[in-house]
Amino acid sequence: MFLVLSKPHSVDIAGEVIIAVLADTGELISCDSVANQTELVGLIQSKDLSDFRLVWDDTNRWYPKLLAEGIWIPRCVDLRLSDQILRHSEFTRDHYFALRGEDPWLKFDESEPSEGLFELEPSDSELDSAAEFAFQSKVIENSERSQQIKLLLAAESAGALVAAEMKFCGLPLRPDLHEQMLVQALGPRPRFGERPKTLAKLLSTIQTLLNVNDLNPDSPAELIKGLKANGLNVSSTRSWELKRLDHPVVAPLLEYKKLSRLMSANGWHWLDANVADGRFRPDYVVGGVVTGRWASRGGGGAMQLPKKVRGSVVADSGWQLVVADAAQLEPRILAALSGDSAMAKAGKSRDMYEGLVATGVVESRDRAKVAMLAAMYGATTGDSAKLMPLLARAFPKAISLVESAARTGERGGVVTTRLGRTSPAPDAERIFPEDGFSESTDSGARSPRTGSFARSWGRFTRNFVVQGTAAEFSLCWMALLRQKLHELAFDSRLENGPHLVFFMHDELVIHSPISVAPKVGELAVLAAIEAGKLLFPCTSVEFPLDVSIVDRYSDAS
DNA sequence: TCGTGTCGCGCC
DNA sequence: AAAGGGCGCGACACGA
Repeated sequence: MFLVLSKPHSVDIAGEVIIAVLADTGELISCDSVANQTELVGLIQSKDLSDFRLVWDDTNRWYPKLLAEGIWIPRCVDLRLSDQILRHSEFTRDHYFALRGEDPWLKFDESEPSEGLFELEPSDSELDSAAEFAFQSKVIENSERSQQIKLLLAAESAGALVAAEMKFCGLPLRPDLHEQMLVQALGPRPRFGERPKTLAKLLSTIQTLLNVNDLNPDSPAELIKGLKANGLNVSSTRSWELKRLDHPVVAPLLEYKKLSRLMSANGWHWLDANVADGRFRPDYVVGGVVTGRWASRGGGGAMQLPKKVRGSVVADSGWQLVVADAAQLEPRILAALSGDSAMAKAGKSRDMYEGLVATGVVESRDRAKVAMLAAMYGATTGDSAKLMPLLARAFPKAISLVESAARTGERGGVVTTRLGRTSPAPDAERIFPEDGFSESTDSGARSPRTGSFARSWGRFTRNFVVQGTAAEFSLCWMALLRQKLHELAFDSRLENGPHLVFFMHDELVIHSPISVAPKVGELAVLAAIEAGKLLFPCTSVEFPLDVSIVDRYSDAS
């Protein structure tokens, strides 16, 4: 048994019913009774079931096959992703372990079933989805924060659908344009094992300037040695450190490193391996980062598609790319999370950093940005750290939220996002090392001295609440936009209407027929507003988008 | 020759 | 402009 159909119900946060987001217990339709794929297609596509939520063990195992059949799933519960959240969340983990018997996930096999869509004989690795769904529902019902958890699981599961759909549709990428860019930057494609012309030239310049014949700049150790032999004292070969040197070799060296990076990360090999039929199809890993952000696997790093490569990302003829970016998402999340009205007010400005300047806390946009990053990441040195007292005075609630998250982490505690994703517990022995860092005092309390591991863990928990809640916002945003796009192109197959093709933390790209592209942009804005209301029903913080409608990704502002 | 660890860099 | 958080990856370095 692997499929269960269950009615959706509404979630009620702060007295406001927003949208139907997660299945309640109720009528379950077992798909065991469905004999074959055709029958399932009929079942899912029939009008009555379009409002239902599909419950399955693992979206990755089933959805790609359904998509290939032209089937779109309105919503689902991904039991695997839900389990990961429930067993760690502060809101649910006590009930989870109290109610959980034998762990059914220990023997669960994530690999895609080989034979068709159905296997008449469930194997040992199959999960009893109905039983697991019942278990999870019970854990959720027992939670005092069931509304948040339900929303989180719905959003995470919707993310799984989006990820599968984005891989299925692929990001349009023109290999001819990409090669053209490579040739322009590096020279013609070299034979295997050889350096392209531009790199070879730069290499010999570098070797001449440093007076070393066989220096390989790709080796940090060799490079440091070569620089030191020329009286250039560096402790690393990071480009920002090299920039500080006053020597003719710096310019060609930095150029070499830049191009060498382009070649190895997004060169011809990357193109061959990751782009087929004019589409880049990375694997997204939903919940792949502890904070709840997505990660990517293989595919040459989908979550870091360099600016330079975006010139090759071009909409199909008759289509456009709608690029939507949540402006200053993390500072806005912090403002909403902490209920800091002064910071919310600064966020009334379309550009929140300019808004901070307008309040008079800092004198320039750059300073505002650096100060916010310092607050969210935990800067301890440099100019950015000096801005902290200014911020703390202007935005006491926001700053005390991140400071308290940091202190919790330093003490070895865990922190939790808005919807309930909880940070992992640190290794207690590293927080409280036995070699004298923090000996017990007479009262038995820990010494106030904090070791470097504890401080760095504090920076992690400080960032966790903001980054993790921002990730929740993005999941809700995508989930809502996905529904709106479906309504816009109700009858067509996913790939024939406007569809999501790329996601990067706070930015979404939709491949859209030209005729509806402006409408898609509006829907993206609307979805972001609704996502803000879902997470923070009572906040005055706004979540505006920068939307560009372009042919080429690199033309987006 | 393999796996593992570190560096450096790209993205947010 | 600063070097604070999160990732994945390729290349190199090193030990088995």
